[in-house]
Amino acid sequence: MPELPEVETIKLDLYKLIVNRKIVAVEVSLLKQIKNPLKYFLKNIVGVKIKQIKRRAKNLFLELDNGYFLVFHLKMTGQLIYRSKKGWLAGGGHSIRQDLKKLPNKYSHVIFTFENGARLFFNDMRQFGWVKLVDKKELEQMFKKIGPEPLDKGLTADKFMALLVKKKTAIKSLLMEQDFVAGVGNIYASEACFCAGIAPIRQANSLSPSEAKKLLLCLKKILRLAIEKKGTSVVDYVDAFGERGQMSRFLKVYGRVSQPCLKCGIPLKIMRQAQRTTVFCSHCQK
DNA sequence: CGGAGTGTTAGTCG
DNA sequence: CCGACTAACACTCC
Repeated sequence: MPELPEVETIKLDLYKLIVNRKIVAVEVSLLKQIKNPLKYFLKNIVGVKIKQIKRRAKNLFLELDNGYFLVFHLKMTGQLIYRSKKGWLAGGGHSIRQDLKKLPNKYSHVIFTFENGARLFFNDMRQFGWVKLVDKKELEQMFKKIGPEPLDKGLTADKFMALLVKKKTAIKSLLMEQDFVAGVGNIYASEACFCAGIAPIRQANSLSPSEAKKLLLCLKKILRLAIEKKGTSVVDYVDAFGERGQMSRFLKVYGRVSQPCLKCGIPLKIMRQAQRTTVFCSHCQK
């Protein structure tokens, strides 16, 4: 599930709950989900306080007060769920089946316990996600080749156009490349192309300056809306406050194949691009 | 039951 | 450079 807006939502939800909390215990039940030697991982986390929680692209990371950083990538099905000592929940990630709301469950691979008795569960059904403890240098290294944050004011239409002209790749695939722009995945790349009236297979360098500008504005608008709506819930995702990400109501193409285009009414089409599904309108997107 | 498809991304091959 | 394809994995849907 998580693209930029979903990771941002998790960050905002967790922010007031875990900043200034001290981690007093860590349990790891699936070693491959941590990308460090276990000893090193534990030694530098247990007994340490969380100073900040931040996001870069789809990475969520905790800044610890010993100078290290704990980086999470949720990939397809990762979740970060906070449970207070009294039992209420926060956080989110991939949809939670009713019977898996019990925590820990069979997908709880790493569990952090705080000094106030609350716990943070890193769950991942498909096990593609990971968590890695890094120092500042390694953190910079990890993020060095990631492209600009799409919501950064510094990413202007001129800069976006300058990036586009260097690329012949299909525009929709390009939007999903993390070293081009950060945090955009299949849902929001599809939506941005529809919003801008641009066919997903158009070569990036074939976009006119006005098309590029429109595409960037669309992307920013959609991402901001998605954050406001607390992300997209593809299945019956319920976040842990018992609230649902509302963004799926606002999607115009993703998941709507064969349904009428909301601009012109003809049925939306589907195609495969780079092994990913793209839904689009053959009439409105040129 | 089998096969295709799923929010990601690193990597290979031609 | 670029697109196609695979692999990592568990589960749902048809």
